[in-house]
Amino acid sequence: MGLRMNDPAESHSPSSSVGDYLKAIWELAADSGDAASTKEVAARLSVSAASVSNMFARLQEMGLVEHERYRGATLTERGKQEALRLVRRHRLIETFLLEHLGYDWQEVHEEAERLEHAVSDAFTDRLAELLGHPEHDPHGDPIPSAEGILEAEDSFPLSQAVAGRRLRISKVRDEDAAMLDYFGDRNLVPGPLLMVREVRALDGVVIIEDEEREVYALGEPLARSMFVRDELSANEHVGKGAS
Amino acid sequence: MGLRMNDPAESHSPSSSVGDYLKAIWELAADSGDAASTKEVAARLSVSAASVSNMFARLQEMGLVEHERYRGATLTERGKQEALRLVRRHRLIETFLLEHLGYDWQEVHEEAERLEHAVSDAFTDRLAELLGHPEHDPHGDPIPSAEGILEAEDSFPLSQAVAGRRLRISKVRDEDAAMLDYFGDRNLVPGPLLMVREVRALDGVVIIEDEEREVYALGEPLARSMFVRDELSANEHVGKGAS
DNA sequence: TCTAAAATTTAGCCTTGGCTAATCCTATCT
DNA sequence: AGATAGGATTAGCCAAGGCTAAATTTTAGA
Repeated sequence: MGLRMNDPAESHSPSSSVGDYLKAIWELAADSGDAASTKEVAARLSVSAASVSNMFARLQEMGLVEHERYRGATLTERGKQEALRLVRRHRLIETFLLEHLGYDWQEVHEEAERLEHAVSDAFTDRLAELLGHPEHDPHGDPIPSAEGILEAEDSFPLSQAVAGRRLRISKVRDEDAAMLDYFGDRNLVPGPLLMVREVRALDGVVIIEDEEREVYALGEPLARSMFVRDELSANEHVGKGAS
Repeated sequence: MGLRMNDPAESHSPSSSVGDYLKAIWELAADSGDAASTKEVAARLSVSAASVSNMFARLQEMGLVEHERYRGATLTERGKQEALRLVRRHRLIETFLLEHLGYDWQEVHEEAERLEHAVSDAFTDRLAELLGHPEHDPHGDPIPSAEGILEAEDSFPLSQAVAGRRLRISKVRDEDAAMLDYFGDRNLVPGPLLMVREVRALDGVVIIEDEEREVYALGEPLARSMFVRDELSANEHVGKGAS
C-alpha cells in the first residue's frame, strides 16, 4: 500500500487475505494434525491452487509459515499467534452477534468472518469484557485468551463414542448451516448431558438419549459434527500423561 | 476480485476505498456546498492528488459521481445513497463504541472508520435496534435512516452566533481529538443550553456562559468546531418555507 | 493582457492478490 | 521399474489502488 519500509520484522498487522490463509492453515492443522496442503487450503478459501502456492511463498517470506516445496505449510510460532488472534476475534464476535444482536446460527459466521479483520485488539478486549470474558463461544469452541493461549482440547466426535457412556456435548461443528439448524432446533447444543444407547459400526448411526429421555438416531455425518466429552469428572486422569 | 461480470449496473457493494472517496466527497459538499476538488479530497484521505484524479474517473464510470475535467466531482443520487449508508454505519458504530464499549471520544473515530466497511446492512439495522434507534450520535450528528434520509440541518457554527442569544449545542466537530477533549472535559457536548455573551469580530473570540454560569472564551478555531441551534422553540417558523 | 503559480491530469510504475494454462514432482498402480 | 494421475508450482496475465514525475489547464497577479 505504498509505505516503504525495510524493516524485516514487518510488524504491520497482516492484511485480511493473509489472515484468512493463516486461519485456514491453523484450522486444517487442528484437525488433520499435519501440514496444510495447497489443495486443502484452496478448497477452504475458494481460491485456486496456484494462488495458494503463491501465498505460501509470501507467508514464508514474512516468517509466518514454514513451507517445503511440494510438502505443504505449517505455521511458525508467529503465524500461530496471529491465527489465534483472529480466532479469538471471530469467536468473541460470534458470541456478541448471537447474544446481543439476535443473529441466528447461520447468519453469524459470514458476518464474523468480515468483522474479524476490521476490529482492533482494543475492541476485542473490550468486547470480551462486555460479554463477561466467556471461555467458549455458543458453538462450544474455546476462545483463545488475549495472550494467545488456547484451552487444551479433550473432546471427540460423537461418532467415536462407545455405547453406555454418559457424555456432555462440548461443541458442534459450525461449517454446515443445515446441521447447525438441526441441532439447534432439538436443543442439541453445548452443555447438556447425553446417554449413548448404541453405536452401530454397520452404518455409523449413533443413538443417543437426552436428559428429557428424548431419543435421536444420528447418521454418521451428524455424529461427526457433534463433539462430546466424557462425563466422569475428576477420577480418570490416568494413562493420558506420558506414553 | 476475479469475478468476471459484464453487468453495467455493478450492484457489488463498493470497495472500502471507493466508500472512503464517496464519504469524503459527501462531507466536503456538506460544508462547502460545492463540488469537491481533487486537492481537498486528497488532503482528507491522505492520498496523492493523482490518485484522486484517477479515482474520480473510476467513480464516474461506476455512475457514482459527476465529474467534469478540472472542475471537481459531485455525487450522483446513487453515490449519495452509498455515502449515506456509510455515514449511517459510522455514526451508529460510534454510538455503540461510546455507550457500550467504554471508548472515549478520541479512540472512536478510527475504529468506526474501519468497521463501517466491514459490517452488513443487517448488522447495522440490528445495532440500531440495540441502541434504541438513536437519531443522533454522541457528537450530535444526525444519523441517516435505513432508507437514506438525513434530517435537515439547522445548526450553525458558534463563530457565526450573535451576542445575547440563547443557543443549544447541537454538535461538535469530530475531526480534531484535542478539541473533542477540551469540549468533553468541560461538558460542552450536544444538549446543554448556552448564553452568548460576546462575539468579538476583532479576533473571532466568542464568550459563552453555560447553565452553571461557567464562562468560557473560545478562540475562532474552537468556535468554528462547535455547532449550535437557536433556542426559541415553536414560535419562529416563519419566512423559512418558500422564498 | 500576459505570465507565473497552483491545481489537475496523464504517463508510467509498483504491490497485492487473484486467475488460467502449462509444466513439474510424487506417489501409486501394474 | 515404469507409466501415469493428481497435486504443486511456474509463467504470464489482470484489476484495484497506490505513487512520482511530467505535462497540462486554470486562475490569479502584475
